[in-house]
Amino acid sequence: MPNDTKTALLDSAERAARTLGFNGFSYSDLAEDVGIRKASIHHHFPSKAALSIALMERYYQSLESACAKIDLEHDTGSTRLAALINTYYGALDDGQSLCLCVSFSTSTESLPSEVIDQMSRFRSMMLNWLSAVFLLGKEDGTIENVADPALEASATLPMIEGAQLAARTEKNPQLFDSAMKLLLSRLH
Amino acid sequence: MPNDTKTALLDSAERAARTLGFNGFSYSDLAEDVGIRKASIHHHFPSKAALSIALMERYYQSLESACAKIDLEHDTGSTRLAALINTYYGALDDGQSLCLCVSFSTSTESLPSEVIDQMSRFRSMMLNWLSAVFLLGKEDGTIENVADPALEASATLPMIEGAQLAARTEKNPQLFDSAMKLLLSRLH
DNA sequence: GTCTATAAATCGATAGAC
DNA sequence: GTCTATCGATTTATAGAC
Repeated sequence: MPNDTKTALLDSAERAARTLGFNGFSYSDLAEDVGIRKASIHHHFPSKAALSIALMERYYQSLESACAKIDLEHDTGSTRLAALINTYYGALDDGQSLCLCVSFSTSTESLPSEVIDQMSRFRSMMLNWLSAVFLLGKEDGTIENVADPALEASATLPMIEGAQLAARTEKNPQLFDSAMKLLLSRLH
Repeated sequence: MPNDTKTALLDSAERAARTLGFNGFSYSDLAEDVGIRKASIHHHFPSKAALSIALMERYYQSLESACAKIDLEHDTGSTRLAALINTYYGALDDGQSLCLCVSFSTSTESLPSEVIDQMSRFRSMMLNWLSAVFLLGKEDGTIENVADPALEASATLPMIEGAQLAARTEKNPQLFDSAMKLLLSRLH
């Protein structure tokens, strides 16, 4: 690791962004958390816009890896879908945190257009992955009542994201569980 | 009555909050929009926290009325559900705006706890209304495949909210439509 | 009720020493 | 790479005249 400080800044910023939103933390907060002075942050990330791009880039790759890992560890449609839902449940962190994409969605006006594009690509990737999972579940019979896998994906991703947002608002992960119950009841 | 300054401030603040988020507008912006000086706003709303409470209070009543109006104008489960989806589609304003509750969900850290409680009550009201609609649709046969109305409601509200958020992020109302397609295909 | 004027704090960002 | 010091802009909020 040639630059440990940079990684520490990304970690701190991601944690802050996912719990408080992109406008909910400052360079001052990061500095205190990481243990350097705030002016020093500009050496690693010249602007907060540059930091947001780096955060989203890393997050994209992280979720892409997570989906690939799910594919390796599970070989049915239902178990893969359940694993993804579990990933989002974990990201909730007991009702305090959001997926970075959902969190950034709430501050679009403060983000550079490049990040908006990154978020669009992120959601496309997730939709493609979900479509493949629903298709597999339809073919292997582990997901009930799948007519159109792409339509299922288009409905499922916003539901997961919306449920996460609602659960975080009330700091109650139970809200996420209730929202997932109907979908989970279709898995075998 | 529409020339009332307090109402004009609420209108301006609601528009700004739903497009830019609660932290996306300032008293300075409101002042310019309404045509008074920013210090004068404090006479109507002593703090931004007080303004947020008034906004959410008005929004709760507005949606409660909208649901009651839907009940009056439509008498089947499917037409009532379609009318609510249409209401949220309209609130999207071509991909630029959000339901106030979703918008506020994205700035929870900046809001007084009273507003968090108001949002909780708002979502409870919507869940109750949706449950009743799914129950009616199950009984009158206009919504396909309803096993548990409360579970359907718990999944549907976050889906609508999440779809609105995604569509606003990419400024593309088509994303909202795609997310609703599966649910709409169950209506008769 | 609205105004001018200003306080007090915080923000992202820059310059330049070491 | 990190530091001190500071800038300029913006924020919510207050005091007091009219």
